[in-house]
Amino acid sequence: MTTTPTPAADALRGAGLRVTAARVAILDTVRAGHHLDVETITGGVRDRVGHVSTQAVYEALHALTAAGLVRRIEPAGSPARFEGRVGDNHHHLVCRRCGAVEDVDCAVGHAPCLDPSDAAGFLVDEADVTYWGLCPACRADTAHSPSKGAGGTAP
Amino acid sequence: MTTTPTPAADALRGAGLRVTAARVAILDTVRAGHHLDVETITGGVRDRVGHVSTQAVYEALHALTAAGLVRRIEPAGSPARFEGRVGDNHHHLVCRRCGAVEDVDCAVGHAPCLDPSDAAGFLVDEADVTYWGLCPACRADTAHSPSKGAGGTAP
DNA sequence: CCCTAATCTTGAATGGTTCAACTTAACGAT
DNA sequence: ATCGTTAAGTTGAACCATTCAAGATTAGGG
Repeated sequence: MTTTPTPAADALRGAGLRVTAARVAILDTVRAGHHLDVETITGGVRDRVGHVSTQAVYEALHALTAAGLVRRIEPAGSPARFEGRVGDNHHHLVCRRCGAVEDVDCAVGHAPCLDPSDAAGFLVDEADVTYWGLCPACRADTAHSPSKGAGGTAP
Repeated sequence: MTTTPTPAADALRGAGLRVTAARVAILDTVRAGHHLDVETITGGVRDRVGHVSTQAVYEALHALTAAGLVRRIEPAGSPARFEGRVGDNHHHLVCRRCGAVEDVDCAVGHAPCLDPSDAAGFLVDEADVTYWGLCPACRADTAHSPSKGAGGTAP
């Protein structure tokens, strides 16, 4: 066996990265999951191959992100999360209560996302849109026990 | 003197918060600056009144944010920043190199910002848009010494 | 088969933010 | 004007995600 033929392996090789068991497992884990954080990814990786150090996971995720094989998102107040869907410029819905993340396609038809009315001289290359709200489960949950409403001015 | 009449003091009182020298200074500092981080705010506060603990600043910023008197933004990979412009839903331009932040008004005319094509059942209450790119200064800088371009595949 | 650079490992350090327990002072009521 | 309640502030330590450092391995082109 010269090299294992796998979608993930091919992707790594194509990006000029070395094909190691750890990195294949990392890419597979990220692609199989949805917006996983580093801890969860590390767990998934260890389920596939044996032990892999946390630092190796961090470093590999950096490399994969730089190579454009995975995308890193970081909703305010959360640890970084990674997803395998790259290339298309999609955005995210984040639940304020449970932190759940879902994908959303570009807001309006084309990419108005990339046209701030006044760029103040900035050379913009990406628009990062995060929609904050409550996921279906938390909506139902909050309806019963409104722990801390965001709209009430009256006592 | 029963209480000091100041825009900041009035705002605090109006929000049901106590008017203390520290909080007035914090609000004044945030309002006078542009997207300051906690460390900078703490410095500004200490220039106005004497010593104020870092924790007091954190707690006050939480309270002010909850009261809607300041807004907290947290571009991926940066510490939190605070701004005094609240109420209008504006967005931000962030420089990838130096971290500079500038305000931008809502992308397209009205608020399409708040209409993900498919909300996946989420109850969305806010759209957070961050435009990433290079500020004017860093654009000029990078043109001369391209430390690490983001677009070059050729060596 | 060999060599070099990329990758992985262990172990420690960093930095922003938060938690805990106690003291101080703002301000509505007396 | 004084008192009591409780928000606000203080000090000091703890947390957690992420990064840094230095040495051991190994993928893969030559």
